Amino acid sequence: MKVLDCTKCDIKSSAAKMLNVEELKILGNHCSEVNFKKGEIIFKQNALSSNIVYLKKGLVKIHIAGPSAEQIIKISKPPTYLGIPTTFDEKTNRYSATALEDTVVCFIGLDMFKQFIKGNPNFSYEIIVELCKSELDSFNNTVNRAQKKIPGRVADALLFFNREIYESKEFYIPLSRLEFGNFVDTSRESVSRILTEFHTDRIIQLDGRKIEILDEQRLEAFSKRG
DNA sequence: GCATTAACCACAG
DNA sequence: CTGTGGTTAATGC
Repeated sequence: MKVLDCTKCDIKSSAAKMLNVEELKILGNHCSEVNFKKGEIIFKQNALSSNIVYLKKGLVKIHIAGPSAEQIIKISKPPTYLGIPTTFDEKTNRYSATALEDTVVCFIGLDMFKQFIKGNPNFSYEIIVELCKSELDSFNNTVNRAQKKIPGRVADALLFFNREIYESKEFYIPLSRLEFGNFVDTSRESVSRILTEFHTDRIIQLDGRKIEILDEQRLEAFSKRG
């Protein structure tokens, strides 16, 4: 296995920035970098999990196979950890992660990661900050998913891609209509309908998966109104 | 009762 | 895989 030099990594997590050179060398010795092509599974629900997974480049969906359908919990962009809640105290993964674009990931040895948590308060602090943000997002998502109607949820998703992921009014949805439905808790048909509605109302320009947001205010209105 | 919302089904690109 | 149309069930006014 190629030994990684984490001291030279310029895509460090905010936690890894708190490590000194010695610690970064240790990290490199317990870490392997892996490339995934679009569509490849990075780790799978119910499989044994023995690594912390750090997303370095690309885009990933976190999803769970529910009783009746697949549900996309969230879409993560780098830099972020993917497998903390599923790895720390659980033997198996409680969710899957799949690459939506060509993606680069670091698998980090769990034992060593725990040592950093216990030994370096600044490192731990940054990890906690990330976990807190993630939990807050999750709380908000729970409320939004339960209380907003479909147009509001679709608007939310479009604004999410616009602001959080691509930082551009123009982007390609990295999901099929079915996946989009799984992401906003609805059927692929409803997603299609709402998107074409937004298109005919000139709120967005729509061409397959290509989106251009024309009227952010009205999208925002749908999002707020629910 | 009537309108709205959204799911499910079927069929055509 | 995607878009559309018909049908149906639940909910609100």
